[in-house]
Amino acid sequence: MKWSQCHIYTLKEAPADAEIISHKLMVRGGYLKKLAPGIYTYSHLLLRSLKKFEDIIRQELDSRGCTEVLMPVVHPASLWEETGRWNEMGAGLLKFQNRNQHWFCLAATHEEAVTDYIRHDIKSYRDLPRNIYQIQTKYRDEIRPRFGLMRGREFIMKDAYSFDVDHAAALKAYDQMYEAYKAIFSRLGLDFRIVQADAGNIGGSQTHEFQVLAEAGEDALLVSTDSDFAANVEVAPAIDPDDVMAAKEEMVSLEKFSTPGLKTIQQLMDALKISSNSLVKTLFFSANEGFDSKDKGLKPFAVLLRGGDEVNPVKLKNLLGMVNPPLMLTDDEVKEVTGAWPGSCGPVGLKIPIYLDNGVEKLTNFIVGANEDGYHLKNVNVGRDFQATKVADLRMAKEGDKCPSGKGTLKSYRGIEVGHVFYLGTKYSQKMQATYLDKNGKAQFIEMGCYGIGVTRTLQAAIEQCHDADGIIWPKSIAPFHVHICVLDIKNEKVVEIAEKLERCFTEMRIDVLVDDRDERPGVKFKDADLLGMPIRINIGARGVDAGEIEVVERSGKVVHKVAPDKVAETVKKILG
RNA sequence: CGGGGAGUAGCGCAGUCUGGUAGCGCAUCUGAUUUGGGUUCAGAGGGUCGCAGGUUCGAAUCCUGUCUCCCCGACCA
Repeated sequence: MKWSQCHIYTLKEAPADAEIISHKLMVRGGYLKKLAPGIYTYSHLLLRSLKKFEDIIRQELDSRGCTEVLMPVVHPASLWEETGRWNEMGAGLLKFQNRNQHWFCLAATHEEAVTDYIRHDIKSYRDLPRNIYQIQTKYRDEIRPRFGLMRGREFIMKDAYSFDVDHAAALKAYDQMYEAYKAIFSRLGLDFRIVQADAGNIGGSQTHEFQVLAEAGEDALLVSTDSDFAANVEVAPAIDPDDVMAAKEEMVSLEKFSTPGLKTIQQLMDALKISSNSLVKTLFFSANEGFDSKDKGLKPFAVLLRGGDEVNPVKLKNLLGMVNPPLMLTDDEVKEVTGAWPGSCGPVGLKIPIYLDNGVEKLTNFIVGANEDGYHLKNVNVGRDFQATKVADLRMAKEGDKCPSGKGTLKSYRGIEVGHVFYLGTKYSQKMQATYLDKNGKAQFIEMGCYGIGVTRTLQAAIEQCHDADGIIWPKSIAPFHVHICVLDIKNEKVVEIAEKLERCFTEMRIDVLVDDRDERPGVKFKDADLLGMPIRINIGARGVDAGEIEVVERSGKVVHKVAPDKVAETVKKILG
């Protein structure tokens, strides 16, 4: 394809609203254009990458017996009311009314739609298993879209849903998709990790995330140095390194002391010359969403952590069996519950449930707020001075913690979540009455799993991982074009003739080729070629043609091969593998 | 929703404090020049300064209101 027909416009400067490198490069290369926050037009170049990625997905899924369909983007409210998610999903679901004042939403996901689709057809165990997928635009009304395609409101997703007769069969389907995803992301050539994760409000029990490693990633990961263990920090168990284990001391008597103006852990550490492990902080949350201090039905509770630890809201949520993580109380609400402002609060004398992080359990004679402004208590001990409602692992695991496998320690990474596999069980089939008759003629709920790949997000993750100072370096498998021909002397007939011959040759070989046929100086073309990032660049200019050699340049590492015109195709084929 | 920042030409920005005919770079168009890493020169076109009120002889600039965008947080299968 000729550049002049392709509607490609590059920018020297990145737009001011792009923050991370992949977003900047995509905008500079003209791959992406914003229409509204989180809503983008994908240019022809990006569309080519999208299609290639989609084809990789199709190949891997089709070969594993999955079936592609295409479901609606607009769903009636009644469908989502069946599972209760019309309300549960909150504002993330974009809702609107049609001309008859009937409510609809834009599909944020398709568990309901696909379950509705199959429940009318699947009647017998003989109809199972099934695995149905689609590649389609999703809409989620994200509170804050950011970083281009990393977190868009409108984006393309591959979502698959498995239907099986029982738990064992469903786990087999899960494992199969796990392997499929591994194959898909491996074919892209990306550095990724498969991590344990929280199931979130989609429900279900077993789940893994596929994370492309990148500093700009939104997720924090902990990966073992010496075992296969890898987890999203949201669910990683926190196990102290050996040297943190404090020796138990004899309990001594409780004592109140004055700490005027000392509110933060850091201030107390500095003023009292003690370590964070002598301090215990008390955080306050509400188990009710929309906590209102005037509402008598509120259920505030306290969480105790060592001074150096951070609370893990997902662990709290799971401990309490909540749908969403609990909300922190405001300062005013804390004052109302404890009688003191945050910074002077503690567990002694509180009449609300107290959840204790298991790190605190090891401590003796520690310091907490006295629930009286400007005072703290020292020599506080669990059991003697206050009772814990429950002891659990409620803190964030961190780098250096012991690996739960027992081997090695945890190292932290940032990741971009590009894929997610869930075992759902019968959560949706029960609510939507999706059943089949087993061999005994008895109705059973269908076991489900769901599996997503963020298609557009993956492309950006690839760029985030594959670029250099000059621009994008596309993995060969998803590059918009394999070859980028720079015609350096567009007015030289011999040069143009060779370029066109090569273009025809590549087209016959099914190698995608972009020909920069603009009347521009070589420097401009080189800069643009580096920016756009095709794996191979071919320079055809009068100088080379006269010398009987043409430059074939590998984008990655800028390796230059000088070859005779009739050897160019062969060389390219070799490089592409 | 809380905190911060910003709306001036397609893109990147200055001008606003201290009111006085709207500027620069890139891009675009014309003509020369140059021709293997974003040539150089000359010229041209393009903006109701986010929007609405107000103050003033006069507002991009001051006042009031409002909308939008970006960043951090909360949120997020």
